[in-house]
Amino acid sequence: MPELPEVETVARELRPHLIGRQITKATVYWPRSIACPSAEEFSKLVCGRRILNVARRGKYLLFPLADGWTLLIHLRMTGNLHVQPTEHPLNRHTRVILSLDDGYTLRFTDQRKFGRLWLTQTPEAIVGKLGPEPLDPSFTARDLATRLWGRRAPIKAVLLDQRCIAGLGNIYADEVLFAAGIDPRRPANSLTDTEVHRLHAAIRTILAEAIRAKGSTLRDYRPPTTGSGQFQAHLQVFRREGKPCPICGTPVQRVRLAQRSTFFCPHCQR
DNA sequence: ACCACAACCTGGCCGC
DNA sequence: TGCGGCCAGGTTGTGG
Repeated sequence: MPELPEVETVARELRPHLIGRQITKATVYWPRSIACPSAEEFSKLVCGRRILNVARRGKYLLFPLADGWTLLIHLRMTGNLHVQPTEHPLNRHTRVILSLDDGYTLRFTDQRKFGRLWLTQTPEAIVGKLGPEPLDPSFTARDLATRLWGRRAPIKAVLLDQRCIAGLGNIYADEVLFAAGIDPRRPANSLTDTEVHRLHAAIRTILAEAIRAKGSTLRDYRPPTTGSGQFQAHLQVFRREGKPCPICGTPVQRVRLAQRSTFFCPHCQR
């Protein structure tokens, strides 16, 4: 599922269930879901520690634990997290279960097994490479301009680069470029000042609206608990090839860019 | 610094 | 019904 709005939604929904809980047991069904340390070390180290907070940075979830440890989770394409009672039946794609001290469990499911968990004392080593949080007030249009400067790659490819800005993925990159009226194939360094300002505004507006709608729900695979997002109803171009542009009626076009399907209006996006 | 491509995985869908 | 090919909201590593 997850780009910034979806990960933010997961964090918000998990927070009240997890803050203050102690982890009593870890069960790893797919050891490679644990990126670091080994699955055995992970289980040993995570047990007995209390969850102090639930936070998000880019598309990462951060769970600061007692004693300076942090649990980090990246959902990648199909990862999901649910809080369920201990006796709740196992989902077929369950990869890791953390038992809590209140009779509930935090379950990580992941059909495609791309998602990863880390247990670390230095989370900055992982999330420190990320670009700025687009919704942070300190992220300005000037900041964006600096980051685009000197980059000749297509603007869409640069928006997907997490070191440039953290949190945009394929859906929201397309939607943001549509809202800003910018052709996704344009070299990033060819954007005018006005366009960078429009892009900056679009990034913030679209992400904020998507969070308000609790993100987008696109594929049918989506276990319950996490209330389904509603932003898919607001998508203007993403996966709408051939359908009329909501502004001018021109059929939405699809191209391959940075190895990803890219949707845009050839008339409104110049 | 950039691009293309493969790899990591599972499963749905489409056409034959 | 079966099979091959293509697609999927992400990231990393390789080689050119």
